[in-house]
Amino acid sequence: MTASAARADTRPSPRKRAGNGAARWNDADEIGLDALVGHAGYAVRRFQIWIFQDFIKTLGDVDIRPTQYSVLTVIGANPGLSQMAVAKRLGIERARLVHLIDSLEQRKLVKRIKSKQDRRSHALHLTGPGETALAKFKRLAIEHERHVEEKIGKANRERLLQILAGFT
Amino acid sequence: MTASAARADTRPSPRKRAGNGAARWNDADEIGLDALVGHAGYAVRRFQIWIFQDFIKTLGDVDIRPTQYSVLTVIGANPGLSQMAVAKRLGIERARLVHLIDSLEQRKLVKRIKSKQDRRSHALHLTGPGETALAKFKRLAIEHERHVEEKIGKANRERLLQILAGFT
DNA sequence: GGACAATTGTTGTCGTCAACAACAATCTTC
DNA sequence: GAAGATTGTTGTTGACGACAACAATTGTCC
Repeated sequence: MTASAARADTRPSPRKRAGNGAARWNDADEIGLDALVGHAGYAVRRFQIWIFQDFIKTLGDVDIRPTQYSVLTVIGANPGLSQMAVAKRLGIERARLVHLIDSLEQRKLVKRIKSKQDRRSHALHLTGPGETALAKFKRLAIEHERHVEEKIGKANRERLLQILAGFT
Repeated sequence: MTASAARADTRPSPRKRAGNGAARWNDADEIGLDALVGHAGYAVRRFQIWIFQDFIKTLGDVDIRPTQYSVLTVIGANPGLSQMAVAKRLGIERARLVHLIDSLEQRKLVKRIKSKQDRRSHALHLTGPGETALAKFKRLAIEHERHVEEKIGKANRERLLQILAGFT
């Protein structure tokens, strides 16, 4: 009859309210998720939101967001990369990367150097201040990673990284 | 060699390029991520993008996105909920939920019923077609979940759900 | 050597999504 | 009954992914 019966999924009927229009149980905790538990995507989405919010908060004083951090670390580890190469490596659209680099360049953390080999492309480098700033960002990022450990446990975090290693 | 190794920050110098402007190694695979591996947030973000894209593709014929699916399942399992309750349960802003319900209501999958108890709120219910449609969506969602299994392995998926159970 | 295709950076648009702020209608509380 | 909180709604902002188009440049093919 109900949709839940169709799939024979979770639990014995969603305990219908007597009056049909009634919405008396506003206790947000007792609301069943039905088929939603057991969906990896839902859990991953919620976790990703939590982890990004913690990252943004932990790096709030230096005003660096996760995507900016990823761009800086890649450039820091591989100086001279083109925008195209960075975009491909991080799975970012090159159109989007333009604005990201613009922002980081305005903050004097990154500089574009016109390549001699290929005059279409720009070689990306950290500035002097950019390198010292990145070092600080990394310390804060490690602090953030400790928060993750506290949230899901050290062993679980290790296992998680292992499971998802193929996506990096 | 584990992620903990990332703790030893910037240090061993990122093998600087000789010519400064040079961007010769456009081979996107050989670009190191440095501190990025070992960051749970990065792996989770990439995985979440992959999993959502597969969900959207798998449920492409019925034109249902992950957020819509989550709203439908919660309403289906808990008929009569208010928008506020659904928003709280799913971690969606109530402002955003308005448009989601608008869309689902236009598609005749959900209906708002003015509550007698609290005339501010609307009790949310699936329509008849909505229930049969949701049953189909769930079958497709299970197919999507099989794709996840094929991607990371059955055991890993189970472990993942277990690790992130606290976020549902 | 020259026409044609591909690549790089850039600009622009569109749609999704989270985060706020403000508002009218309605409930709750004192 | 007045003051404050809650619910649904509208609107704005900004980050983000997906596309499309374009100029400049490079690569390819005949």
